[in-house]
Amino acid sequence: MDVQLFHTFDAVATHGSVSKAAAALGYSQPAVTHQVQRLEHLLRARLFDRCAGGVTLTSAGERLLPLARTVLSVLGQMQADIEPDASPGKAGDSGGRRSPDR
Amino acid sequence: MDVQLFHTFDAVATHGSVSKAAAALGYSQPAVTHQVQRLEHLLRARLFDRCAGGVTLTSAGERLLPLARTVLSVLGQMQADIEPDASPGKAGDSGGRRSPDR
DNA sequence: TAATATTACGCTATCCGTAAAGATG
DNA sequence: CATCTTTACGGATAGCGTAATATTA
Repeated sequence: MDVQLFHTFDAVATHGSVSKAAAALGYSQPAVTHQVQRLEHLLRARLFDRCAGGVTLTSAGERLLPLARTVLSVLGQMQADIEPDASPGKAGDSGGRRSPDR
Repeated sequence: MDVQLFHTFDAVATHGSVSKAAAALGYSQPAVTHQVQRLEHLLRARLFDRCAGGVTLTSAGERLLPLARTVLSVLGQMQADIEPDASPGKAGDSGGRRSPDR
């Protein structure tokens, strides 16, 4: 289970639309659809009701949302707690090059 | 970033050994080594000190461990909160409109 | 020497993007 | 009819396992 699924789920829930979330995340619409389907399959629960003009959270989706955001929050805290040790001022590697942690 | 990396990190930290963790998780030793390296690269921090007879947590690893376990805990809670809706097998639907199984 | 961790290499599976189809107001 | 979501398909990337190498008590 990739954490990106939670990012995508959060974006879709926030925007109420797959296409808007895709644009915001920099993914194509089908990629977002697949990620949502993948998460739904992993949790064995339908998270959105598909409507023509967008999507709406199901009750399971509404229960999931705060938990997903908690996970994302802890992940951000993780980066903050680790980084001080990661760069102790030594001339280690890249001087400014930062690869996306995905 | 797959959450499996946190499971593996937790197992290696708990067992103090890559091979023990691999056996416990059902992975090969190289797979666990790669997962740890991947996590270290993603966080840009060394998490273990490699010794001949095993591995020991660095200070960064010690700081990461509780956060990783928090993530895993929330993930478990997630399953518990979702499952009641996934297969309720009940009749009295409380207002929720459920589209017919496609 | 024995046990442990790491690196090399090939294969499989997963995932994304483009293109086409279905559904709804 | 216009917009949005979903499915199909092809290519690229990532991850695991087996095998081989290095290091240390």
